[in-house]
Amino acid sequence: MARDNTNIKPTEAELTLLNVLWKVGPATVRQVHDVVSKTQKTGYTTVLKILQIMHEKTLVIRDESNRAHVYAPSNSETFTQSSLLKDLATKAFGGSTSKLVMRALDESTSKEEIADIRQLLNELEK
Amino acid sequence: MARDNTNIKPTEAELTLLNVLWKVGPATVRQVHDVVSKTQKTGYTTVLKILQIMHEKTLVIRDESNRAHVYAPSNSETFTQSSLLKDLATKAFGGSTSKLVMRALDESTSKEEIADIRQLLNELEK
DNA sequence: AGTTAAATACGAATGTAATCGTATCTTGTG
DNA sequence: CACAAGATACGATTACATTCGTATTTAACT
Repeated sequence: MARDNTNIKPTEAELTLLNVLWKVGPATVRQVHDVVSKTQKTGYTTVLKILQIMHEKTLVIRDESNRAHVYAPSNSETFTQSSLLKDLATKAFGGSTSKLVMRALDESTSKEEIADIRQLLNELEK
Repeated sequence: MARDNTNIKPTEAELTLLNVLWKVGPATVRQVHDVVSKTQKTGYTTVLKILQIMHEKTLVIRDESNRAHVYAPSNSETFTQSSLLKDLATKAFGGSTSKLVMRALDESTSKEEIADIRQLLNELEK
């Protein structure tokens, strides 16, 4: 039996690198490091190591056909976001997604955001 | 200057214990352990130790006037939920709460939940 | 083929979270 | 007042995440 890799929760450092890969697409260690080093003081080999660990966990796939391996996320950003939300709903909202949603909304929510959410609710009801 | 304790993110084990305290109210180590041991195989001294650490971090307050100390959450469930959501929005949704909300909603959302959310949106717009 | 630049692989060190065994303390009760 | 039950305190261990230095490998270019 193959291991089920679709439910692994990325750690914080892993999520940082996934965000880069989702944004820029498949990338080498150097490319990923260039991006993250703009906002963090993270060493090159640290990024390399974390990507290697993510590969072991199958959080990313990698293309080894060139000398510089090219990494890409195994799961979409959307899928991962949903997983993280489900996890948080379970751990902090008694499993209730609607409670989570209602807690997320407050006076800081703009009119435009409210309109967007309303539209989504309309579509969901169809 | 007093340390700002309001923005500390509880760990997973800590959140489990906070959930008990929010549900049953101020409680002793034994009471908390009785609850968590129904669903987990966690030792008594483990619960004790974590509550002690939470007290150091000021995630909980404790009443030491009796032999069995009584622990209570420092922050409300609502406040903590909001903090956790804000953290997740930052790390996985580019800081956008509305994106988070829209991702949380899907075909599994019931009619009743949709109605509840609509009502909240109406109130927010006032 | 040798040199070198740049990549990966490896392993150790550090930090934090979680677990629990054992020691110590407290207090009600015989 | 001694003692037993049950509580806290403490320290060690384990597990996992993070970091990075150093060794090794690769391949392009003289």
